[in-house]
Amino acid sequence: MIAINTLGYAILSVIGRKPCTGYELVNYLDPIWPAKHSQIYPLLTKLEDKGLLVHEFVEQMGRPNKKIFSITEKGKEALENWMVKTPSDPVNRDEFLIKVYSSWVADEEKSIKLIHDRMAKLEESVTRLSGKIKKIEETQELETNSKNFGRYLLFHRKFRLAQEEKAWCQWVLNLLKNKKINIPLLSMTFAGKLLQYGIGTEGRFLCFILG
Amino acid sequence: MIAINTLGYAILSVIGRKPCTGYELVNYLDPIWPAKHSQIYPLLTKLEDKGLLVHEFVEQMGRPNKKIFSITEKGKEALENWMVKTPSDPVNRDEFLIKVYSSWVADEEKSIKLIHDRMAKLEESVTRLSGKIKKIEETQELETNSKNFGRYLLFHRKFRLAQEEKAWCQWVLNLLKNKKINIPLLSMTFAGKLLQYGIGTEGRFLCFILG
DNA sequence: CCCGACATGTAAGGAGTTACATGATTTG
DNA sequence: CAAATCATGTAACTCCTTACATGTCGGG
Repeated sequence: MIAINTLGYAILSVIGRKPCTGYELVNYLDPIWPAKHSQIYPLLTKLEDKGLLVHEFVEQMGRPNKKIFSITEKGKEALENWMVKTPSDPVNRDEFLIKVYSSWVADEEKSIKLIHDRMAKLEESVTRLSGKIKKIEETQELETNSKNFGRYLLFHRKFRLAQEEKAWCQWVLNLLKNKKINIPLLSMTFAGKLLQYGIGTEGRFLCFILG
Repeated sequence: MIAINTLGYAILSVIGRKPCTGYELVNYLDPIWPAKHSQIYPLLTKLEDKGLLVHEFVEQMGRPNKKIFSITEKGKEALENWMVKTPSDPVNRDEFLIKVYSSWVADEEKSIKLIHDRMAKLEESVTRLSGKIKKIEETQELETNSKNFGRYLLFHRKFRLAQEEKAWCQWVLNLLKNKKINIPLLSMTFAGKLLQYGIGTEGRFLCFILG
């Protein structure tokens, strides 16, 4: 009995929520454990061999045939057993961080562009996420034990973290442009706008409206 | 001329900031691109072969001899050229996310524990980071072009994101315990405390003091 | 007419982890 | 007396990405 890996559990979790094809898994896995199809297909076979999944073959016309995978009782048990173990530490790999760290090699203008571009991307993802959240809130049942609940929580999490990183970006831009809050007192988000209050370098009380 | 990978640039960046040994790199790389020594040592050799690094051999008594690596002009140029290219998208792999997503398999009690444990870890890292930030602010030169600046920015970023995730955890716990803010209006951090304001399920205005 | 969506797979290679190997010194 | 710190390296493995392979349909 060889142990299954994290991606395997991610697959069990997604399929357990709702049966789907390997093709669909690529998208569904994205918010929790991104993977390419070349990694997914062989693993599906392996999970089925272990009796954690089963598939139904669906012949289609005009488009390729497909396999719809569902979780088995055994699969559910495996997931449940894994679920209660302490998760291993997260690994975040982000080239952006290295580039921020490397700001000493480039001139200020380039650092500003780096942060600016990041902010633009975050802005995009904030918009996309708030749309998704609204959609879930409007159309789906959201009891704490529903199958949509976990998904909903994760979108919220991503949204909040993106907002917060945006605020950080703005803080960095202010530092780089020397409009500096020296003693930060209060940072808050109100109606989608980010606000920062504090005492500036020159001693005056400052407020930045961000985002 | 074979391209060097992201870890390679991370190494150049760290060594460029301050010459160091492979052993020290393991710790210094951690905030930007974590790697094990088994990956670092061979890459250092490769980077030196390419003329991007040089090392000075230091014989020691009572402890193993060491190699202190420094960046070369060529290395600095390589880093600078890479620095201005758009960074690739971040990859976050976090088992915790799969477990949150899987909350439908376990009972509520287990979900609460999952979030609780995460919060405790975040609390720890918030404390650790605020200590580090204070230390940098007290002892180091922090001009925007100094070599400490990027490092300082990243600690701030991590601190803010940890704080925000903590607040999210608290929001989830409130949902799970049915003390629910239905319409979130305002979330802010003040003097290290996290505050959430909004309209509760029962229509009353609520304020949660978190952290 | 090209591109993206749908749909499944394999092969090769690069990136990252775990384990093997060695050994003195300090700290609890 | 055990564990952590310092210090460097290799070998074997798993994980992940990129590329190869195939084919239909619909939209711009």
